[in-house]
Amino acid sequence: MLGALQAAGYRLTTARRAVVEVLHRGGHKSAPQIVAEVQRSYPGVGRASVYRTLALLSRLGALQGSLLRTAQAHYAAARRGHHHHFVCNACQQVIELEECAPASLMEGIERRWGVRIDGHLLEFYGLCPQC
Amino acid sequence: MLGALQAAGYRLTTARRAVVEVLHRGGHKSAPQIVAEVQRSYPGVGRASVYRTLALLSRLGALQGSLLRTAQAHYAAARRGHHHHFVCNACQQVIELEECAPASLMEGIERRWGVRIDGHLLEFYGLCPQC
DNA sequence: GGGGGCAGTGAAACAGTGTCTCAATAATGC
DNA sequence: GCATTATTGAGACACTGTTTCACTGCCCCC
Repeated sequence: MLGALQAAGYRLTTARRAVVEVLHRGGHKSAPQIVAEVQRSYPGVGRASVYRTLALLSRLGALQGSLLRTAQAHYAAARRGHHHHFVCNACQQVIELEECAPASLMEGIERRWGVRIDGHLLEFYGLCPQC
Repeated sequence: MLGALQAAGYRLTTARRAVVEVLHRGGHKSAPQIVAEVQRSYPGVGRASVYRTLALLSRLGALQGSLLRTAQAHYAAARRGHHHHFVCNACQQVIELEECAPASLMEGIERRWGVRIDGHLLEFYGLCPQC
C-alpha cells in the first residue's frame, strides 16, 4: 500500500504510514475505529489526516470502502418484499431494479458460514444512460 | 401504511400521515429529503417526528430502508478485487464473504436498463453462528 | 548531505445527519 | 366530552466527515 502511494507520486509521511499499518492488521474497520487505532499508536496523527489518507487509498484502489458515498439513510415504500438500486456515479440518480441475488447464492452462504440471513442489500454503481 | 400503523396499535397523528403521504408519492428519497418534503407540506411537523416515523415504519416492515444501520464508512485492504459482507444484527460482527453476485446478473442489468456498471455492494444481514 | 519548495500536516471550526430530553399537546377509549 | 397517555415539536446533543489555514517535514536537486 505504501508502494502504491509512492508509485503514484505521493509522499510517505508518518500519518500515511500509521494508517497503512493499522489497515494491514486486517479485518473490517469503520473509519472512526481506524482513527482510534491510529491515534493509540501515534497520538500525534490528526483525525483529518486519517480521513484524507483513507480517501486517497481508496481513490488509488488500494483500499476497499463500503458505504463510501454520502452516508444517509434512504427509504422507499416496501413493494414486492424488497428491491435493489443502481446509483449513477455522475448524477446520483437512483434506479430501482427488480433483479435480485439468486436464492441459491444465499443458501450457499448460509450453509458455508453457518449464518442465518434475513435481509440483504445489493447496490450497483456506474453510469446511467443519460450520463 | 396507515393501516399497518393502526393495526399495530399506533395512533394516527398529523406527523405520521404527513410522512406516509410523502412516501406514497413514490421514488427513492433520503431521510433529509423526506424531512424537507414533509415540512414543505406541513410546516408544523418536526424533524424528530419524521425520523421517528421512518424508524417505526421500517420496524413494521411497511418501509424499506437501505443503509439503515449506523452509517459509517467501512474499510478493508483491497484483496482479490472486491469482497462482500455479512453483518450480524445482534453483535454487529462483520464476516467477509468471497461469494459474489454472478456476472450474468450484472450483464442482464446493463442490457435491460442501459447502464454501465463499474462497482457494486452486496451485504447480507442476519444472525451469526454465535448469536 | 544540506537547503528549499511545496505537499502534507494537525488543530479547530464547520456542516450535516440522526438521537434524546422534556414539557406541552392531541388521539383514542370510555 | 373527558381522562389517559402516546406522541409531539423544539432545541440541545453526539457523532461523522470536510474544510481552512498556518506550520512542518519530505523529497528532489545540486
